[in-house]
Amino acid sequence: MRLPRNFFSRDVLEAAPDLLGKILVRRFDNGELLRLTINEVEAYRGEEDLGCHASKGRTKRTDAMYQRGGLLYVYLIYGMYWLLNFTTGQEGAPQAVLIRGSLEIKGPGRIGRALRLDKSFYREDSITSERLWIEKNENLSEKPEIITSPRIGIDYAGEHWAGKHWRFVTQL
DNA sequence: TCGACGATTGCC
DNA sequence: GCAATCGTCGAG
Repeated sequence: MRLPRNFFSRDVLEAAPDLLGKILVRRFDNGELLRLTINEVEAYRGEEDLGCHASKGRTKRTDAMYQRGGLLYVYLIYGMYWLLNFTTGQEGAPQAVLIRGSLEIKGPGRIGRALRLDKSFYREDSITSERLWIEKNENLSEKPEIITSPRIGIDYAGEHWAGKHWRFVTQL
């Protein structure tokens, strides 16, 4: 069952850890399906969060994060990797969950490569998309045990924001 | 228009 | 340890 809008309408600090164990589904042009079990995510929350791209304000790049929950926010990093995020919360409040890893594929850059992401996915609605969405994991009965840590690669955000334990990982 | 830089990865 | 590689953004 595909995750509905209201799953993503919550605050990112609620939705992000809840994505652990869920199934990321990609349908390619040839109809082939790729299913990845999410096991690592990070939360980015508001313009005040100096680790969040929205701390630079609403721009062409960050506009997707200001949309309602459930949309895709993808962006090119280091000129070669497309990173995948899902927006959360309400319209006007910039939030997103970065998909950092799955059981099958480790690393946000490798996830994007496996899913063959590009800019055409920017702002796509995962609730209605024919090519990328998230499903509930029917094989998972209990909530998985979650480990938290500081987010990766945002030391520039300063001690206050880089130190927040907004990275969520599970072993499954 | 120009230059710096990044929520990364893989090879030296 | 560091190069690859390019869209975005702020400075000029």
